[in-house]
Amino acid sequence: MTFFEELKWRGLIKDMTNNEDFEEKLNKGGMIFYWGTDPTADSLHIGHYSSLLMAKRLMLHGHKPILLIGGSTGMIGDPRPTAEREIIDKEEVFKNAECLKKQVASIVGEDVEFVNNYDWTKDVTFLDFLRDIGKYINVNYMLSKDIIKRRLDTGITYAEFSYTLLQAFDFLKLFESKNCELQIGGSDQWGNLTSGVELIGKKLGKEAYAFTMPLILDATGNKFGKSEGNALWLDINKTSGYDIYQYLINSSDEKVEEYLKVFTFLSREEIEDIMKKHKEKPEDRLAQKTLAYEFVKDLHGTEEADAAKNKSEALFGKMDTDSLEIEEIEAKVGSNILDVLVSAGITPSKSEGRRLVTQGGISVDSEKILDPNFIVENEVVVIQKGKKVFKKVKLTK
RNA sequence: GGAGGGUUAGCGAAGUGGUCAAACGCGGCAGACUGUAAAUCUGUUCCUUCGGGUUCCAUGGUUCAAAUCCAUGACCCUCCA
Repeated sequence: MTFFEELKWRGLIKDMTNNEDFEEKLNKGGMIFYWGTDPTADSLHIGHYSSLLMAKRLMLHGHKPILLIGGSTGMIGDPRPTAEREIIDKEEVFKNAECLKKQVASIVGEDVEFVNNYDWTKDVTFLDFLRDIGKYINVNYMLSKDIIKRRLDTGITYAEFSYTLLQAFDFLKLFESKNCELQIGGSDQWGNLTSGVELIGKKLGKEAYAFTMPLILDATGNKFGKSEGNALWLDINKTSGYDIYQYLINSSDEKVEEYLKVFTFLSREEIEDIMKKHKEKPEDRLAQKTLAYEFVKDLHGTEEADAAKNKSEALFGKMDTDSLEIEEIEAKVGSNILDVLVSAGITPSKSEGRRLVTQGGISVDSEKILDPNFIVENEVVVIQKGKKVFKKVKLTK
């Protein structure tokens, strides 16, 4: 199986430019490629992870990565299908950019070259931009992009409309200055990638390459990686290894094979073997367990993966709560259960706590609590919400 | 520049003076069933000291009573020029 065939098999290529020698060059290695991300938050979330992994895969195959941080594009905002984006502060953009840089380096390795498109766009005048870039791209071409088309009846500002030009400009710059021939991105970026290829073709008469990865969805068709309505972050201080492990171990049978292919470096033989065993005895959840472990291992290291696995097995297997870290909370010994729930961050309000208690969703030290007036007497208690959320808390004396 | 339409809970969307803490769908959470899966069924989904309190773009006003009427402003859409 060639490298290209492997990527296909993993389902990692959605759209690609139609170059004759692309497959060959990809297999050969040695291309300089880039992918970009706009610093709209101070951490990447799990949705970005498949791009990071793709970069890693390409690196392992001998291609050279550049990560572009969208200092300027981040200030404009990539058009979303539904509505205009909020504009972000300049300072915030720069602060986020620094965080992302560190994070990517820690995940993909130190061999990544970082560039910020702010560096080459900040001094370009509007007039120059129109002459040097605007002259090469036809508005009809831009209007035919899916993302723009969809926004035409709900409205799109000139700024967001121009976003794709900025990104095309980036590709052109990197192509010229760093001989970067390939851009990768999520499938929602397809329009922006092709703008760059178009611009390079028209302005320089040269051929550039691009491909996108499919958007990963969960079983219900939503964007992959939202847990309890919150994004799962790649920053361990924002989302623990255990939380990611739990999210993945809950993957549905129909999705788990896809996730193994996309999110792990296990070989085709290994994955096929796991799936075979899994299908024989699905209730063992071998595929989910492997996925969760591999994912956390690649992201945070073996130690963290082991810890997450042990914690998960302890809680769901033997109901052994020793592995839980104790969290000190403000509520005092002798407080009402509702205050403890809010204080421990298990429920956002007492009303919600009351509802949960009355519905039988809360246990304290493995005993179901049904009375919202329940008083917590012990100093250290394990509180369980539903089946999957556990917290061991220490109350104030 | 002219004419018209819109802004309602996380999202979509009803509601056009009191019966509105606001229908319905999605999403979320919990319960049952299970394999920590999916599907299905049930409950729930602003806060609360359970008396009540604070909401329907913003600010004023009319009224015993406003998401609903009026004024001004902000933002958005459609058509015409």
